[in-house]
Amino acid sequence: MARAFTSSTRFLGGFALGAATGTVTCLGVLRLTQQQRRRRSPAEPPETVKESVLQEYGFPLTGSEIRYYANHVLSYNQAMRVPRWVIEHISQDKTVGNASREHCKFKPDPSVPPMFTATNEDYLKSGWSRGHMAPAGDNKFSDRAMAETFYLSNIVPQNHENNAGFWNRLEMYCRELTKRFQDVWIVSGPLALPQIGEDGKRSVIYQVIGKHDVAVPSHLFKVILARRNKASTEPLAVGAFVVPNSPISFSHQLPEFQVSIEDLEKMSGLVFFPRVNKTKNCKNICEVDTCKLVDFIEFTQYFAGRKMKSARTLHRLEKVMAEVKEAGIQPDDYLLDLYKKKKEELSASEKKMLRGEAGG
DNA sequence: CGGTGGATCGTC
DNA sequence: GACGATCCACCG
Repeated sequence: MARAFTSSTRFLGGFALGAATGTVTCLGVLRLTQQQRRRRSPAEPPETVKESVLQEYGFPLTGSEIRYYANHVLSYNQAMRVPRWVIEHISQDKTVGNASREHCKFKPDPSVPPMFTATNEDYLKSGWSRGHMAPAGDNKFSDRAMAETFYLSNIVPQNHENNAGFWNRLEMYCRELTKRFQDVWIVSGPLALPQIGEDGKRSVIYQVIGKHDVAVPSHLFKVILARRNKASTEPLAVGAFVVPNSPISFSHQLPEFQVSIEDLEKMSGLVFFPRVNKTKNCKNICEVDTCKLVDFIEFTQYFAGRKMKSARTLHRLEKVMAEVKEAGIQPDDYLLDLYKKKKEELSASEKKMLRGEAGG
């Protein structure tokens, strides 16, 4: 017990010296304690732990190895049936193209062992939606890349209003960054953070859903790293954000959810972009860029436009327009023009239908 | 963009 | 009659 305590305090001490040298320090400590043990108990066999009988039948497997997909990479948490982290790289060309969600389906990741995978049934009628970590919309350039984001290894149980609202707007901001930065790297993932109970004690408690006990995160994180261009000597722009897994209204601004990378690393147990010197070669993304999400008017108008484009009936078209006005928003010229053109188109096709001709 | 759920139809 | 896949309508 005493030795274990010594060892662990030495480890923590070494870790505190800095993440960049953590691995080296850790190995140094290990070597030291083994030498100490040999000196103290010469009767013990001289093999290292690794060479000993302990490893004869193998060490436990975690399944947390790195998994590669067309445009994202992740580490999976077999106990929680959600990813630990998902990393992606986006650029302007990746966010445009014809790949569509329409023919995509959520499904278990074929590379995850069935006993550790989540299924659609776990999410259905659970009260939680299936939230992408690497978003589908970042992969318009490739059917395969988009389809792979629908593997449940890239999905966490997410509050639906959060997913469609604030988180969606955060993803849109990330795509918007590719207009001003050539390369953007994004790490996303779930967090189960301690909460203060009625007795004042801090505990990590999380709901599990479905027969596979998929863990519902209390928060989600996103780390953004943006590079102006490959040749630039400008510091990299970085930002880390922790967002509660619950509805977040338009009155909240993105910087309210910013945390230091170091704090997020402590919360998550992850070290982000380990090959970047975050203290020297980086600037806060909210100082270099806007960190401004689209507001209510932009958001409502943008999606009303998309709905109008996909409207199949006059009734639907009118309803979309009515919703915009009901929200107190004056439709801009683009939306009015879209409405007018769509109305003509649908009027014509509905008249045809009445005459018994084929629609179209 | 981000999602959900119901109706329908073929299959075993 | 239970199921899975597909299409369609809908919501924020």
